[in-house]
Amino acid sequence: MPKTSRKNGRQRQNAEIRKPEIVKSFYQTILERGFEGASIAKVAARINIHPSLILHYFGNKENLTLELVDYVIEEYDRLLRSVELEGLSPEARLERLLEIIWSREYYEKIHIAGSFSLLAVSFRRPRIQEKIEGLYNAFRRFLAKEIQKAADAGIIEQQDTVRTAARIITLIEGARHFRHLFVEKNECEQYNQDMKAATRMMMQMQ
Amino acid sequence: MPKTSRKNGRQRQNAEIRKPEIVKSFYQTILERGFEGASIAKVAARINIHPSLILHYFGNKENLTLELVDYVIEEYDRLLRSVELEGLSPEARLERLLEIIWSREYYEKIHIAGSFSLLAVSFRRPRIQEKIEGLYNAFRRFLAKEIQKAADAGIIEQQDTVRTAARIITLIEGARHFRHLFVEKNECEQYNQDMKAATRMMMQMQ
DNA sequence: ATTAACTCACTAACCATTCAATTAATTGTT
DNA sequence: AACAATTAATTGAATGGTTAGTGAGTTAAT
Repeated sequence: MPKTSRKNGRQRQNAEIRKPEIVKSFYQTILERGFEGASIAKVAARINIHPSLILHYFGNKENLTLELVDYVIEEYDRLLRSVELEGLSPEARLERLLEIIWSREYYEKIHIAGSFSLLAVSFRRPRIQEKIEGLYNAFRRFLAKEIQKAADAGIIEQQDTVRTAARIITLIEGARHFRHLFVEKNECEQYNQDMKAATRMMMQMQ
Repeated sequence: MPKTSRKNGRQRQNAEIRKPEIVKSFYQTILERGFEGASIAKVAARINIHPSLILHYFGNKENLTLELVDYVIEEYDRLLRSVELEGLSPEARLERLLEIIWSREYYEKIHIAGSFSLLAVSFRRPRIQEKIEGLYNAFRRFLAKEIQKAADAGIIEQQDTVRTAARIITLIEGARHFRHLFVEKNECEQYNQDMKAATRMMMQMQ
């Protein structure tokens, strides 16, 4: 007989562990069934807890949704911060940035279906839209900073870095769309190279 | 007293009128409440009919969804066919194409939130994904044909037109995403001009 | 009289949310 | 080290509303 008698064989967790677990389950459920198809009951069943536990922690579904948006944004933020560019020459630094942005690993990180669901929701919920806008702004600032560095080093021409960053993000977001619908596995490397070349060209524009 | 006594003040329609009306109501309801949030009851209420009438015509919700996808695709197709380029010089023809693609009217035609919803759904439904792929393929062929015409006329270099078309569609789709989240109304014209310039540049690549 | 459009009443499953009960871990006291 | 008190995690049962779908009945047009 075990020291702790439990009903379902799972340990009792504290909020610090359980809350993120619920948020991640919500995300996974959205991937599988869509946003409005992700009910509290399904999110709970996925991690073998009682639906009431979710409401105990989050109060209602709206709060759970807002915490999910935060989670997705943090994941993306972590991804941006993990880009290691320090200590490289300006040329190598720019090259490395392009390599990362157009790598398979990068675009797979934030799953596209989940993004679509959240974007579709954001049209109806100003608070969510604001959060997503903040995410894109951070990305734009990050890119603009790198472009400025390359321009200062004379690798590319001086330009309106914010506008250039906006163009590049447009391409990146478009690629997330398009690649999944369109690009066969054997064409993927070719497509990524095309995108990289297009990005380079955009940096020379103005 | 009216000749036709009716309960709800609406005339009796035939299937030819009623079915598209239902599909359009479904689309509008998705815009407002998301895909899984668009129930048969809400779609019916929106046009003041009984929910059973929808099931009478479509049998079940899956069929209604498939007919919606067809409707969206037809709308997009109509949009492409409405592009009037005949009788123009090769230079003017290319210029006009760019103008249309990056016009406000064009990108507003197929509402983005509905597209997101459908794309998110397509990840979970192969039949819908196939239909959307068909739509993009038609667009790609259309663009490739125009690029070939311009190359034949010597306006742009000879190139792999299908790859170029893919790059341009990537940019267009990315712009649909990005513009809505990002571009303030006063920046919109500037952004569109940037996009047009980027498209032109992509046509010169190889 | 026939056909098609349309409504009504119903079902069983699912929805978010409520509040009270239970169970396990932690803390304080001896 | 033992025990009680407190706190937090978790479940259970019930709420009223919504869901897709069925099948039978009604109404209007031809």
